[in-house]
Amino acid sequence: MTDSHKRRRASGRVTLADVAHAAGVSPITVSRALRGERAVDAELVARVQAAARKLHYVPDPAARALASRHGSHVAVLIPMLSNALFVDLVEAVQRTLRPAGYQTLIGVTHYDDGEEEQLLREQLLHRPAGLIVTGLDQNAGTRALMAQCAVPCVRVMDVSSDPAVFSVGFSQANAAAELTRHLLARGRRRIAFAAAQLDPRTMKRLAGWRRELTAAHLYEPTLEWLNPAPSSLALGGQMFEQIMGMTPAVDAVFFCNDDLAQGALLAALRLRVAVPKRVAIAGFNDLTGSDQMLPPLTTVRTPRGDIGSGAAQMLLTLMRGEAPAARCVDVGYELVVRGSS
Amino acid sequence: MTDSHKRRRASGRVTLADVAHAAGVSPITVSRALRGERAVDAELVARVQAAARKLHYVPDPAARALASRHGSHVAVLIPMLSNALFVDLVEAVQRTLRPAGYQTLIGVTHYDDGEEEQLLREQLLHRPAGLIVTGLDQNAGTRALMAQCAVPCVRVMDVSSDPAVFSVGFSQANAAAELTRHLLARGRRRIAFAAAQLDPRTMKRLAGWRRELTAAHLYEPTLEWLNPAPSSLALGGQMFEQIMGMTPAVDAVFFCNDDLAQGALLAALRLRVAVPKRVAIAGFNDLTGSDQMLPPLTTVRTPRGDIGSGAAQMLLTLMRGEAPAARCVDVGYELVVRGSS
DNA sequence: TTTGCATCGGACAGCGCTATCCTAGCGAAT
DNA sequence: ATTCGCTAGGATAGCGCTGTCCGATGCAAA
Repeated sequence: MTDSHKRRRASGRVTLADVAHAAGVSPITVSRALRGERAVDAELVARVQAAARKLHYVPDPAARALASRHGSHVAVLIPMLSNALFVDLVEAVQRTLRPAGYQTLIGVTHYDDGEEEQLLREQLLHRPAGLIVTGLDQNAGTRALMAQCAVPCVRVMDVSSDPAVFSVGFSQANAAAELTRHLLARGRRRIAFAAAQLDPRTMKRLAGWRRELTAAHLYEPTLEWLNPAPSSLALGGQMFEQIMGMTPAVDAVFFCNDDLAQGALLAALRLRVAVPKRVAIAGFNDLTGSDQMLPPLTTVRTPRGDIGSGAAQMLLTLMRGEAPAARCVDVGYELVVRGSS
Repeated sequence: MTDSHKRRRASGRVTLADVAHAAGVSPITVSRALRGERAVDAELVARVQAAARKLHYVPDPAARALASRHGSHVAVLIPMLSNALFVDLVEAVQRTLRPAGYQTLIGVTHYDDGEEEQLLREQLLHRPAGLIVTGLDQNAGTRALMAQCAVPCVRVMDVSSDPAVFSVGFSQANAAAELTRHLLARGRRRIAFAAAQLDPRTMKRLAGWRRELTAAHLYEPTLEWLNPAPSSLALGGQMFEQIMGMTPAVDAVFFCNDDLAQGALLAALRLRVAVPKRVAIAGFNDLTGSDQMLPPLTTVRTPRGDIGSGAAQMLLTLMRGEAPAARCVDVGYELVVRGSS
């Protein structure tokens, strides 16, 4: 029994050295052949790969991370897992990254700048191979960390014109503006904007709505309903009730997220407010169930699956050390008109 | 400038050796002092900790993993991230594990035995310090992996009497039985059971319902509506419509998950079926929005937050090499009676 | 006093891999 | 023929930490 075989039996793990022994080459050649690093003779590569397959060799991520000074995982920072939006995003990222041999580590910031910074700091200790971060508006500390660490980073859910950042998303403001124009086209004149959470993307939607109403000379500060509490069905119902008590009455409410809008639709049923006759209701994101509401909810479908896989793809390119085709990918959005408007 | 200082500047990282130098002890003593491993003189510990804090020393997870042969992360296997149930679970796990210095790696099995096994195999390569796995019913390969790997493992969402497994959860069958008894107590006699996905926990709920109906001599195979498709609001609506077409008519439907039940309530509104007058509707899990429905949904509140933190706590104990207070923690459940029944 | 034994710090040798430098071999340019 | 450059494999030296053995010390038991 050879030395390498003894080692293998002892540790219960097939190492590079075992494969090297089997293929009759040096360990470093195995490493290079398996990673496709540098030029290795095609015949040798084949021999090494055959040996690796036969021995069921799998590289040890920890050793690799220690030697190469970066791990084989990607850290994804999202605000909240309880928002279905981000679940879809993460799922798509994972589906793209896993076949490429990368683990996905999810960090939840709870919409908190400070927690985001802390989380990023912790993640960077683990030397991730790449980073996917939600949004463009991080605090100074977070931005500094991202700049220093030299880890490829893709921002998602928004598009940036900054040539220094990679982004995959769509224009939150334009999407909100398009929905607002739809409501205007339906003859609505007093269109309220109701938002919760008030994260940067919500504020951009607010800006889009404001832009259109101002252009139509219909803007009025009292039409803005901003609530910093977390978004939920129950809150949507409450806000709807408040808004309907307003004089003069609004004839449409644009909720910044579908869960609020769904809550509003349920509240409208409870309060016997006719939708869309008396008031139109619109949401944002086209979450699960919006098409099942009574009436079905008009909303903007945001392609977070495409965003997730697009960002992962771009990150894979960056992690290979190549330049992506574009620094900023706009995946667009789709106005979905249903019964509620 | 000392050698260690030069090293520090060069690598951009504070190492154990730097701290050892600063504290005037050997690296191994620093390692032991910081981990609380073996006995180290209290005065030395204090000196080491002070030095570590001053230099902002943070251990390198990769090096630690390589040397100790297990990582500082815990793998969590769940069936689906788009089910809010598991999001709550994962959040709670993360909240407990992060302060203890453990990363949480989420693996999504998509309710697929084979994918679960594959995922576990991949995760074990990364030598996790612990494992949290959903459910008790894994395939043979998965069970073999868990047995071989010698990594502490806690099962969640169900309780096991097997002395060889650690579990935190509640009795799915008993919970379903209690809800069924509630419907019986309300005078319902033809209580249908409607389920999707048909995962093991759903089948246990089915068993609980069946037990109660059989005991009341009201069981009938035609009352079972089992659909292997993924659970969703839309599917709940469809199933409700089908069930209502049945003769003789049912007077209650117990949906195995709240999303189905919510879809059914919306369908009932559409179809103008009076709930609970004509038919009672009940769900399971008390998901977001169930209290907002029209009428609000009767359901069983399942304490997945407690399950997550309980499992994480138990796992922390196991990872310390200690024995937990109990091998099986039953966190119970709570019948929530609302307007729909 | 001697022996035994527990306590606590340190030296040493890796964990499994990769970055870096080195060398042999070859063809092309001088 | 000599020099240069280029290719492709290997030797070497760690990456930063911890398991394992060893030895020094102190205190109780013989």
